[in-house]
Parts: sequence; C-alpha cells; structure tokens
Amino acid sequence: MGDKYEKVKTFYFSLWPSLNEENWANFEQKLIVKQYKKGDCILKPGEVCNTVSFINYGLVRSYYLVDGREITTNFFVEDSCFSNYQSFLSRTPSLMYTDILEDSELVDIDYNGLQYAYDNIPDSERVGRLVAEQLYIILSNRNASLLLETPEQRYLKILQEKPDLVRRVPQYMVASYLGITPEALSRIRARISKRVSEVSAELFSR
Amino acid sequence: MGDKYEKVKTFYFSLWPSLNEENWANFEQKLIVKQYKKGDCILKPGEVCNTVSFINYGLVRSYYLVDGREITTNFFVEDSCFSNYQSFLSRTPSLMYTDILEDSELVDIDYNGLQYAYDNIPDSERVGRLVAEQLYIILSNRNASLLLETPEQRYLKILQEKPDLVRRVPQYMVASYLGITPEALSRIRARISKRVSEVSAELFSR
DNA sequence: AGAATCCATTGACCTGAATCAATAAATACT
DNA sequence: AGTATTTATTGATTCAGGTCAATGGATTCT
Repeated sequence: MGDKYEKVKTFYFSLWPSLNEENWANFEQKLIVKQYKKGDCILKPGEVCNTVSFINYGLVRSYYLVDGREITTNFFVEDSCFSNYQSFLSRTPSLMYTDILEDSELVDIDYNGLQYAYDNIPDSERVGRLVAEQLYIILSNRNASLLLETPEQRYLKILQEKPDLVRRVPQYMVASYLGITPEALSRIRARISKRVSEVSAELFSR
Repeated sequence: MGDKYEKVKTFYFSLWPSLNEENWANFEQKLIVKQYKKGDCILKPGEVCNTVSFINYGLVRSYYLVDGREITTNFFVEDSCFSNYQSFLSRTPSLMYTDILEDSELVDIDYNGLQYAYDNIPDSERVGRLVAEQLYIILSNRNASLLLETPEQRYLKILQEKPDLVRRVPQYMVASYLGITPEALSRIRARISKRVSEVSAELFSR
C-alpha cells in the first residue's frame, strides 16, 4: 500500500522542507488513491471540485464546452498536481469538464482533508500559500501567452517545450488549447512545413 | 500620520480575524506611504516588482506594450490591493507597465517586509495564502471571460459591473482591457445604441 | 480482417476585428 | 478664450481564422 504513496510523498517532501515522518503519516491518512479509465469524466460543469490530485501515472485534461466547441485550458501529466482550483477554492460550481485522457492513477486530498492539514500539521499553511502562489504564476504565464502570442507562436512553443504531450494528445485538443479550430491548426502546420521545405531547398541550392 | 494607515488597517482587520493591536503595530512598521501624480509610471518591463500596494485613493493600470499596441490587464481602484504579483512572487522581471491614471496615494509593503511578517507575525501566513487564493480566483475568472465571451459581452459586463470605472478611464484603455482596438469598441458601442433605439421605437409604436 | 468510428487535411466561402486614413469631438494648456 | 493635443468616430480595405463540406487516413472494436 505504501507503494502508491511513494511518488506523492517524494513530491511533498520536495516542497515542504520541514516535513517529517510523523507529520507525513498524519497527512497520508487524508489521501485516497483512485484508478480511472481513458474516457472517464471526473468533473462536470455544475459540480463543485472537491479534490486536489497528484497524478501517479496518466494524463488529464480540463476544458470548457461552449456551444459544442471545446476550449482546453490545461493538460496535466504524471508526477504533477491538478485541481479545478477556482471551483475548489471558491466552493462554487465548475464551469469546466475534467476528463481522463489515458488510464490514470490519482492520489486525492479532499477539501476537508486539506483544511484539517492547514489546522493541524505544522507548516502546511505555508505549503498551501506556496502552492497557490505557484499556480498563480502558471496561470499568469498562460494568460500572457494567450494575450501576447499568435496561435502559430503558441504552437511552436508547445512543440518545443512539451513535444511528448503533443504526441500523446489528439491534434484537435492541441488546437483547442491554442485557442483555435482543428482546421486552423492544420493550416498552421502546413504553413510551417512549407517554410521548412523552402529553407531546405535554399540551403540545398548553394 | 496614523491617519494614512486607517483604511489599510481596516482592510487588513477585515480579512485577518485574529489580528490584534500589537501585531498590527508590528506589521504597520513595514508599511510605507507614497504619493504619485497622474501619468507617473511606477513599474516598467524588465524591472522586478518589489511591492504589494494598498490604494488609499487614486487609480492604477497594468498593461503590456507589444509593438506599439497596449493590452491592459487590470485597473485597480481605491480601497483595494494590487501588485504585479507574478513578478513579485517569482522575483523575475515584469513584462508589464504599471501606470498611475489619477493622482494616487499608495501604502506599500515590500518583499522583505512581507517575508518578515510571514516569519514573525502569527497567522500572517494564512492571510498570505488566502490572498494568493483570492488573486488566483480573480485571474481565473478574467481568463474565462477572455476565452468564453465576445468583446461585446465583456463590454456590457464591465458597463454593468463597474460603470464608475468606465467613466473614469479613456475608452481606448477600456478597449485594450476588452482585448480589442479602440475602433472596434467604438463600433460595438454604435451597434449597441442602434439596437437600443430600435427597441425604443418598437416600444413607442405600440 | 473488416467495419465503424474518429481524426486530419484541404478547399471554398464568410465574418469579425485589425489596419489605415480622415475627420470630428473633447480635454488640456497658456 | 483660443490653441494644441488627445480621444472618439466613421469609412474603406485587408486578413486571420471560423464555418461548412468533402475526402482520405488512422485507430479502434468485434
């Protein structure tokens, strides 16, 4: 059983320098491990998100669905934490879906479990602050990307920064993460490979 | 002198139930009051934001400038706190400008002052967490608005939710907050008032 | 393996907003 | 008050991406 908590334990020890075995044991009691199958939907619009989850293995996606059109806000991969944090924190209904894209194992802590930790486990309050701050920074960067970069720039960036993710996820989901339609992404790809082949020809002709 | 701290004191007491006079006195020592004139620029791209500020009075704006084009991310009004939180937290250079739109008085706490508070003043850690969480929720809502609503919907919303702000700020800044050009906002306004007059005529003809 | 479903590409066309430009209105400045 | 500057409106044009539709490849399922 300790097995399934190994990765999440490493994760927490890394960002919680003062964490010791006693406090970990206390914290671990609040964790629940669950397995999901590809295609499972774990949160729907209207539901309040009640967990923060660590991904042992698998792949997860959050997205809005607005008149038939999906808008992906995030992909989450193994060894990281995710939540619908806005819904979780504000205790208000989610506006998003959260789906399992690949068979996954999640380690959940629920809202009450986390409040218990804040109230009873030393320094967990600070970890909570640091996590919230980290998530703020990430969201802020995502925001800047959507405001400042063109879809093509965003595509080239994700290709470079998360090539593995692009391979694991259908292209239409990547498109919706970039804020465009599948057709538009297909055209951007065509444009890029045209440019690449022109440059190659140029180099070849010298 | 205590005068200038009155509003910010009320503000902190409201979100920090366990705050007492002794701890407040300790905290207040870390605060610095500053006046600014309309047009002042208090943070430029490349600079690291080193303060979180409470606005006694005045109006402040944050915006990106990308090839001559302004993109407003936020307006901040009296009795609220602001910061370039992404830069402040990550200690990395800002990508944004922060300008004073109306003569303002700010009550600043700097990065070290805040760390001092976290380390020495009871429950300040929790307040820091709650503030970060609140800011996350706000940013998340702003994000959803930009992804899910049309510029016209966003305009109607800001008209309804912050009519005072729309009056105090030049229209081209509102446009850049909505993610469009001044021309586009002007056309949206024309469209709306056309619809309004059609509805009026309709009602009148009965 | 074969059928069915899902996914990516391509073409034709449409649309909303950007851009460029000119003018008018409003504010600020002396 | 009168000039200068800033801001808002309107028109003409352009363009990136959306929409609709058809086709062909890939995956998945039994």
